[in-house]
Amino acid sequence: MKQIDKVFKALADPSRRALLDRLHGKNGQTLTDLCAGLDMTRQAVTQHLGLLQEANLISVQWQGRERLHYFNPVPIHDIYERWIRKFEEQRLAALHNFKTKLERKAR
Amino acid sequence: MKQIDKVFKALADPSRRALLDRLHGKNGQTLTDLCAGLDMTRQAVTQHLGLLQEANLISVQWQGRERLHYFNPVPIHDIYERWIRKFEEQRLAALHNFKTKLERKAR
DNA sequence: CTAACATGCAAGTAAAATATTGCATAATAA
DNA sequence: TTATTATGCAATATTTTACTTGCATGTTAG
Repeated sequence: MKQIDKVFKALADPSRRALLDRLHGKNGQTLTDLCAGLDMTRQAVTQHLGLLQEANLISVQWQGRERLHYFNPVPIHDIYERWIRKFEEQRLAALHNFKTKLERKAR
Repeated sequence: MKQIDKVFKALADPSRRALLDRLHGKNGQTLTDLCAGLDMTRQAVTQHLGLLQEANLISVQWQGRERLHYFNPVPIHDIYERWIRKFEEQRLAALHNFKTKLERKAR
């Protein structure tokens, strides 16, 4: 699977986005930390984290018996640059057009 | 399902992103237009378009027996504003930090 | 040393997403 | 008017995703 596809797939699930949000709030959390408060088993969380890692959205580091998770913003930047941005530009162009028309009418 | 979830889900599939790309290239295409060249049945495409419409990423207008499809950039802008942007900001901050360190070293 | 803790691995199940098949209907071109 | 075209609807098959259960292993605290 293409890298960009992995990222979009990884972001498709609300639980996974929530995990990224949590890491964004506090980086370097353990698996147990990340499980806290979530309504699913540790194994389910592990699998979500596995997908995030596959998509390179997080990286992992062992410390004794604990596994620390770190957020990586690069893939999100990539999908923005390579896919989202062009649509934003169209949108901004449309908005600009709209404003220009309003201004013309105002005269 | 929350609107933002629908958008992320809709974007998760490469075929659907391809459909959006095609509409971005040329707006107002019919179902038959959009099917051309894709390796799936018309009905599969219809279902993809249905999901895109659910997510408000496209709107549809009938003209005689043809159904015309129009791209709507707003939901993409929304997920950017409401979810992606904060990660971009972190990334930019990190980049800025890195540059500052480099500059200090250079002295 | 031993108990509690943090985690892994693998098989199985449930649910959702994706795609197909078959038939129906309305619009248009000939 | 009739054939062709553009589409819809619904049931079903297929594939993928999400989650669970059960057991195993290495680490650390007491």
